[in-house]
Amino acid sequence: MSLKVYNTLTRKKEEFVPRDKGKVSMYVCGPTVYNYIHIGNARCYVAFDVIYRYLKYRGYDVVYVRNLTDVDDKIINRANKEGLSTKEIAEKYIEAFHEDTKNIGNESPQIEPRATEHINDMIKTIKCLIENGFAYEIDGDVFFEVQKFDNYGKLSGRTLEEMRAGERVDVDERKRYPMDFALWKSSKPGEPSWDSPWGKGRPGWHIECSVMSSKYLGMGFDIHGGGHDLIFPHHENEIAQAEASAGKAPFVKYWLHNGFVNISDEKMAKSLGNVILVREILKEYEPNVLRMFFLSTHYRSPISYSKGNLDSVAVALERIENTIQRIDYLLYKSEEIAGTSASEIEEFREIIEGVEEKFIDAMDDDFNTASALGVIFDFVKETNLFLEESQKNLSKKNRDLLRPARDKLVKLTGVLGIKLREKEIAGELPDELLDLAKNIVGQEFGEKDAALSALTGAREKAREERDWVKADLIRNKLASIGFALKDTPQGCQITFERK
RNA sequence: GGCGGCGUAGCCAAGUGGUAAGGCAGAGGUCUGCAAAACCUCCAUUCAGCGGUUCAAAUCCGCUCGCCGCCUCCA
Repeated sequence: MSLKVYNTLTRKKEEFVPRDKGKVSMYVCGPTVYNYIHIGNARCYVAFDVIYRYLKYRGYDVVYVRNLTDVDDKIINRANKEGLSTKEIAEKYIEAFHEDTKNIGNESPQIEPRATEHINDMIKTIKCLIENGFAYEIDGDVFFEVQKFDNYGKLSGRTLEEMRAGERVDVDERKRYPMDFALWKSSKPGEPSWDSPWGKGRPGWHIECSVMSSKYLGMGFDIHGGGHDLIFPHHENEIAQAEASAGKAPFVKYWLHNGFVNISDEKMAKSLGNVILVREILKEYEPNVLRMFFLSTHYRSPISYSKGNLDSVAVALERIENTIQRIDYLLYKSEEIAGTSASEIEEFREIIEGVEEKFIDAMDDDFNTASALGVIFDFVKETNLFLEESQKNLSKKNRDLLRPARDKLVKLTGVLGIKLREKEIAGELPDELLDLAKNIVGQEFGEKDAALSALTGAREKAREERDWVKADLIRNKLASIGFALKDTPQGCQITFERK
């Protein structure tokens, strides 16, 4: 059993063998910070967050690098529009980016290099490319000469002739070949610029990623990821720059690309103006819902955004949380009685022991989170069946299995970055409990726990006496301060959510 | 025009040679003073269509239809 990943470079699933045994180096193309991120961006960051988490779970020591593009035409435009400096724009949207990615439950990469802090490294690489005959300067601009690089097109699977066939843009007449791309751009007055051997200017977009990734991870690092649209020209150009300047290959072992988020069967893109911002979605849905929505489809396939799809995911997520909650409640509340038959105990024990292997099988197959979620839901179903049985016959043996079943669920969802809500009573209870208990039970309580017990006790008593008015009053009052009471065969189940 | 991908139930979706995972919705049931849940069971003889290869095809091959992406900044 081994991890297989789909490599865009070879168009095949390959066994994952890292450069250094036990260690993984990965680089993901981060945002150009000129706006808030949308859920298309978020899908990419969630996909690679899960890959990062899973690699760690599989025992690898992972170094995760994700860049911040903080110099670019779009940032300059935005700065003019908002009346801020480019630096201020970058800072503003870097902060927003960090907020958003944290809010959707992503871990931070270990290293987040910024383009503007690596200008000298880029200049050095560009100089090297000129010396090696892969680049040329014209009037303060430097271009990469694609015809000099034999393998140009190997990632996107097309030849130079094929690329030219569909030319849709006006080509800079000064370039030796239409596909040549900018390594260094001379700056206009008022634009951010740095001194260079070619005069004042700034780096082209592609050079930062090859320079910063190989600086922190070295040549031949393991995983380079990003959105599907970056295959050409961005990643194609990165390969050309890196391999031409280093004089060796490969630049990257495995190229991974995620599919797009579509809206009404059309891709979501800033250029199309149909974007939905992460911060907008999070006003309506909890982060887990967005995350599970992404994970319900394989990361390479396109995914269709709609509220209906998010809603059905939200219900599915509750299914897992309910199971956790039922286990907690049963373990917390119920006395042990009789016992479930030995065969059922044994059967469930085997299910618990086998679930993680199934989960790994799914995830090892190119991070198939959709399949992995299927494994988790199967397990939820089996656990629910065992819970039904345990509610009738809770023995020590049942208890001893419910705890690991719960742990397994939390662990496996955790690998996917889903943090299950703890809805059991926990933390600080509201002060209103004391007043409420005083009014209804007619007694002063020093402890809020005691006040809550008294209230629920009073309600139980009222129910026994068939005093429905009083019982409902207590339930409604408690509901108004955040407690949800559900009557179950085992008694009244209480959950509390702070308002 | 070139290159690549996709089409599985009402919806979302996994499955790339061995006889259709999972979720949502729907139907039935259990529980229940009420309420709100929750849980269980059922739900595709069939994988866009047509042909072919094979003992065996959603999976491989060919053709047809439909949709999408990349070739320009984009995750």
